[in-house]
Amino acid sequence: MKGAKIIDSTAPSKPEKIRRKPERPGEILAAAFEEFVLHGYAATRLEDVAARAGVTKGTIYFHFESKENVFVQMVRELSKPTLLAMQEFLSRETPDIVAFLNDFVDFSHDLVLKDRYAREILRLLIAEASRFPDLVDEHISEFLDPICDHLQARLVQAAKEGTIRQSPVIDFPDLLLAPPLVLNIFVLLLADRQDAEAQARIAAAKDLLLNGLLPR
Amino acid sequence: MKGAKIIDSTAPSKPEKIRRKPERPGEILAAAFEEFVLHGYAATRLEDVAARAGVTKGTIYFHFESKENVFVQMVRELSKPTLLAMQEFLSRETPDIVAFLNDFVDFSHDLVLKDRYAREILRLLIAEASRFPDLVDEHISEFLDPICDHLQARLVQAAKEGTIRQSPVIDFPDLLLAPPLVLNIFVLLLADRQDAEAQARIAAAKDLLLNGLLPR
Amino acid sequence: MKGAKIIDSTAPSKPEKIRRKPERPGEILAAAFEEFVLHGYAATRLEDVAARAGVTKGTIYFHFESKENVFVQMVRELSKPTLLAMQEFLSRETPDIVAFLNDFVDFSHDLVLKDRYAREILRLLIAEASRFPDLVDEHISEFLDPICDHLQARLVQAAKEGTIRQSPVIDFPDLLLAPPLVLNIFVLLLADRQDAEAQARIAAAKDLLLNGLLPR
Amino acid sequence: MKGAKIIDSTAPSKPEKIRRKPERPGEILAAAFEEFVLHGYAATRLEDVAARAGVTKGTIYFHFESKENVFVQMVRELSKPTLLAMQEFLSRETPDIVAFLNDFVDFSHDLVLKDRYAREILRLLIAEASRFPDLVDEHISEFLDPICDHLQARLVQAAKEGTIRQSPVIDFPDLLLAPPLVLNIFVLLLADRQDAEAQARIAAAKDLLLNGLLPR
DNA sequence: TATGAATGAGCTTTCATTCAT
DNA sequence: GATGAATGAAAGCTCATTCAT
Repeated sequence: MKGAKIIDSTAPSKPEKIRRKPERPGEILAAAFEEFVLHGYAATRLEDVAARAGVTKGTIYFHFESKENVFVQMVRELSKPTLLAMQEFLSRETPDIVAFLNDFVDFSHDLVLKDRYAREILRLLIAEASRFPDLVDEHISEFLDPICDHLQARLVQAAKEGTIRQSPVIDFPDLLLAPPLVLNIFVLLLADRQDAEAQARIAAAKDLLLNGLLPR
Repeated sequence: MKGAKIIDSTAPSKPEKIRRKPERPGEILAAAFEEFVLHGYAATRLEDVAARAGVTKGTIYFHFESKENVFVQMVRELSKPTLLAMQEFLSRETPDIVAFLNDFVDFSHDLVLKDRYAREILRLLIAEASRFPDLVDEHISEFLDPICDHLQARLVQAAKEGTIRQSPVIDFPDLLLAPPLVLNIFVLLLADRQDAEAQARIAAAKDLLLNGLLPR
Repeated sequence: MKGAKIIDSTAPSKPEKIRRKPERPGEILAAAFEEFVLHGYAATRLEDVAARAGVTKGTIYFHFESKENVFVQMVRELSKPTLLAMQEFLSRETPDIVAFLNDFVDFSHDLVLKDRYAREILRLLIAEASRFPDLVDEHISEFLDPICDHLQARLVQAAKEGTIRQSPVIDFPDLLLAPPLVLNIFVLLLADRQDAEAQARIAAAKDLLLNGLLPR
Repeated sequence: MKGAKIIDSTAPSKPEKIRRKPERPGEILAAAFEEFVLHGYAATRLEDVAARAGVTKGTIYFHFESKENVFVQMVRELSKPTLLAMQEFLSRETPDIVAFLNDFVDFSHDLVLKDRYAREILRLLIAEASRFPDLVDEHISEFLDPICDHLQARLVQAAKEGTIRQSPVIDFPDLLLAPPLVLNIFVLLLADRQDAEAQARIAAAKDLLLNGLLPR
């Protein structure tokens, strides 16, 4: 019901408490993201992070215990919105498998194109995998595994219903991630020179996924 | 006259004076690769590279002008074998498009699985794209573009012959690189914990590519 | 009102909390002077400067941006007292030209004999002129030019009054600097083995300046 | 007797041996002079000296035992022509004291203006006095002392004859070196921006020396 | 004679980290 | 909470010197 909006309009009543700066840690993490993306973990100077956040180095050490900790918390914090968006997508009810797959291709490409955080955090994880192996594992089990599990469940169900072929792809649902991943890597390598033909690309990915190359 | 060979055969009397160590630069680059892969560009110490190569820091600076130069030359040098292998693959004559596509899926996955250099250089390029943008561009035009051009030419030709569908994928041949790229990223993120089911994955990729998910 | 002093006398009640070490930069510059004098710019190690100042290398870089900057600021800072002394001398009113010239010879020789800073900074400027050309120019316009201008004005005036000859020296007032400069160079070359006959030398310089060698 | 020249004409018989490059050491010293003048002792790289001389670093070590040795021999070698010129000047017979003094002022200023070696070696000695104290002493006893001794002898003699005053300057003959020294220092500090009014300056120096400032 | 390769000590500079205020 | 000052352990790079050829 659209009446809910009325309730939302009352929301501002609560935040009235003039909390001045309890967002400090958040601002630091946002600044850290920019610097880490720009220079990588090792070449990023906490002093630059501090300057960007409008504080001094000492302040960072008041909120975080070390540079590594800043990195880890930054990745965790800035991944949350993406994680929530993905969970929201997966929780949608889309009974028709073809519609679902089309939506999935749209959603995953959209994520790559519009969510700079998601895009760049992939770069950071690839780059720093050997320094932060646990962080990588954490991300795989939080992001990748749920998606693959969900995809696989849908594919198994659809195959049982006969709405898709009994394809070996069912055992490797991550192959459905391949097209958006290619796009992600391209954008990372090309320094954000965005693909102008994004929509055509997405359509091509959908077509390939559903129909393959061979004549029917 | 072949009699000259007799004289030549006495040549070995001049002992081992045949160049002592003109392989130094190569050994340094090989050592540099290992260290850069292990720690990334910024966190790699040239002293460690030197130690691994069995020389001292000064020697590196005798052969290379800076750390950046070591990195760039390392990437160029260690990419050569992969480039040659790829060129050799593309020059093979495989008239049948289905056979060609199957071969391509095999070849590209094989590259990822067996060529550690190729795999890790992708990591380094993703990680250091903003520090070495020209190197990235160089790689794209040397590796990616020729492959895509070749793939596109084959797809166009096959579509004309009717051996494949008139698919929109023809405009985005890089989508054929998606499966091996996913594999590459996985291997990078999982710290070389190899996929035990590689062959099944390759088969799945082939099936998806040719047939898509929908029932025929 | 002089009563204010009574109030000031109560000031010490605010204990020692008045700045702990805001003299750090000054101490570093003093230490730098000693080391630069001892070894020259290039051969001076910032580590030695730090040790002499009782701090660590890092502290120097907290206060100064580079070794060159330390040198430049050191020269500027340690020249100030000499500059002030010179300005004070030039501002004295000594109407009689002979008395003035005698005072000038005394003053300039005294500077060389007693002001080690002035003496050694000349060495540093001569030695590093090609590395710090701007610093040299700065010194010439701050030290040399004002003196020469002042001397010339006095000589012109005295010649007009007939108290000195209409000498061509009036066009080259820097010639009056020659005797103390010779002394300065000697002291620099002889490693501070001071001239025991300094007073006789000064008298000789005065006599030569006023009377020349020819019989009257 | 000019007949001696006949004997000299036979001299060429000996140098016929095709000594190709026994000037190597000399070329190295000439190159070293330029580099030392440009950067000072410590900041001069033997590699640059070698490059300028058209040889490699190793060659320098074949002819000289160390960098310090190159410096010392360079100073000695490039001082020789100046020393000879000075000795030649002092050996001239100029009975008239006024003519002699005029000649001396001319000669000494000429040296400074025309002999870049002499000019710059003074800079090097001032700059490196504490690293090469013996070299400085050597120069003082070879250059300065003979000049001063000669000047003093002439002044004593002239005073005895009454051709000059019984001036206290007789005890400090080095004061006669003051004017050319000022010029030398100026040229060193001003990076060879030569004094356009050199002749007027020299005339002024002569006038001051002979007549002083006071009216006669 | 001359050189190119190699060395290694040492230098300037950087920066994560600490801590008194 | 926040800061400025200080630290000290590197790290990149340099260069006098050596030496086999």
